[in-house]
Amino acid sequence: MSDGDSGRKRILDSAAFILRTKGFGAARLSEIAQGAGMLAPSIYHHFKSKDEVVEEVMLSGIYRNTRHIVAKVEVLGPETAPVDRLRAAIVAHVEFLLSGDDYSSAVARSFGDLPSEMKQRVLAAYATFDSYWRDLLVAASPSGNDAQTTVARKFLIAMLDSCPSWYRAGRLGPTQIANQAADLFLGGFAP
Amino acid sequence: MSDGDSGRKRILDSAAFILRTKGFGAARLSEIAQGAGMLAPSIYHHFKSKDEVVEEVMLSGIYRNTRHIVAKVEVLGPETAPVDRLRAAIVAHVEFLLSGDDYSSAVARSFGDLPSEMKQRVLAAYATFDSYWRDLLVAASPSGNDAQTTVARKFLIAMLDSCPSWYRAGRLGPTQIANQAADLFLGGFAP
DNA sequence: ATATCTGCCGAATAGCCGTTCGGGAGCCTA
DNA sequence: TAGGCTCCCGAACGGCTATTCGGCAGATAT
Repeated sequence: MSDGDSGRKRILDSAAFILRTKGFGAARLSEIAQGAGMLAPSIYHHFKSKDEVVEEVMLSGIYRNTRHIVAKVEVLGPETAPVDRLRAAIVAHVEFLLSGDDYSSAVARSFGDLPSEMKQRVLAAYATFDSYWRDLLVAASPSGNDAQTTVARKFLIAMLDSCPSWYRAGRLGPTQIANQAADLFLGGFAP
Repeated sequence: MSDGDSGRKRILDSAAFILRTKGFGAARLSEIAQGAGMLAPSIYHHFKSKDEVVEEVMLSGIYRNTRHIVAKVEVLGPETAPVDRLRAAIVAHVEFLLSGDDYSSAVARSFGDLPSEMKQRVLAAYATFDSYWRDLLVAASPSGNDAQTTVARKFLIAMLDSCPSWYRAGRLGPTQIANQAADLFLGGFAP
C-alpha cells in the first residue's frame, strides 16, 4: 500500500485488508477509500461498483493462493510420495494465509458471505483451486473412497481457512502452525 | 415455528434460521419478522433492538449446544477412556449441527461477524463451551503439550462448525458425517 | 500558451434499514 | 358496559451508504 502504487492497486489492497479483517458484511466503501488514501466517490474512477472491487479481490486471492500452493508442490520431484505432496500443500496454504497475504485471507473470511450472484461467478475460479486439492487428496487417500475424500476435503479446507481468524503472532510462528496442521490432518490427534 | 408458539419464540426461531442461512451481515429485520409472521416494527414489542434478538439467539445456541454435547459425553460411564469421550463429543456436535438446529448453526455461521461489543458479551457464554472442549482434548492428548492442544482445538472446532455450510442431504447422513469427522480428527487422513 | 487527459474531490441524490410513535383489534376482568 | 392489557399494524423519521455528476488541479502534449 505504498504511495507509489497506482490508485487502482491501492484500492484493491485496502479492500483486501478490510475484507480480511471486518468481513464482507461490514466492509464500507468509505473505509476502503480511506485505506487507499482517497474518498469514496473517487473509487468510481477505477471501478464500476463496489461489488466489482470485491469480486476482483476474491479472484486475485484465489489465483495467487492457487499459484503459491501449486508452485510449492510442483517444486518437489516427480517421484515424491502423494502424502508428501499433500503435506507440502497444507503447509504452503497455512503459511500463505498467516504470512499476511490479505487477498487469500479475504477469500477465506468473506467468500461465504458473498451475494449469490457474485459467488457463482467466483466459484468458477474457485473450482480450479478446489480440484487441485481433490487430486492431492485422492492420490494420497489410503481408502480411495470417493465420498470420504470429498468430506475430508471440506473439513481440511475449513480447518486451514480458519487460521487467520484466531492466529495471533506469539510463541508459535506461521511455520509451526502450518506443520502442526499437516501433522494433525495426516496423522490425527490421538493415533 | 408453528403458529401456536408465542410471538417471542417465533421471532427467535426465525432469526436463528436467517442467521444460519444468510449470516449476520445479510440478516434484515424485515425478513426476520416475515419468518415470524409479522412486520418489522412488531418485533419491538418483544425486544428492545435487533441486536438484542441476535444476542439471544447466540446465547441460546451456545447453551443448548453445550448442553447437548455434555449430556452425550457424560452419559458414558466414568471409566470411559478420554479418547472415547472426545469422540462422543465430536459426533454429538456434528449431529446437532446437521440435525437442523438453527440456533447452533447460527452460532457457527455468524459468531465471527458479530459487532465487537456484542461479541465480547457472547464470548463469556462461549467460554464454557470452549473450556469443555479444552478439557476433553487435554485429557485425550497423548503429548500433553499445551500449545499443541490449543491449536488442535481451534482447528477442530473450525472443522466441525463448517459442516452446515457445505452439507447437503444426500447419500451421507449426519451420523455418517459425524463419525467420519471423529475418525479424521482422531486417526488422521493418512496414518 | 492552449488543449487534453488523468485522478481526485465536493455536493447532492436515492434507496434501504433500523427505529419510533400512535392507534386499533381482540381478550380478559370487574 | 367500561376499562385495561397484549399483540400487532401503518406511517413516518433519521441515519447511513452506494452511487452520480460537475468541476478542478496537475501533468503532458502540441
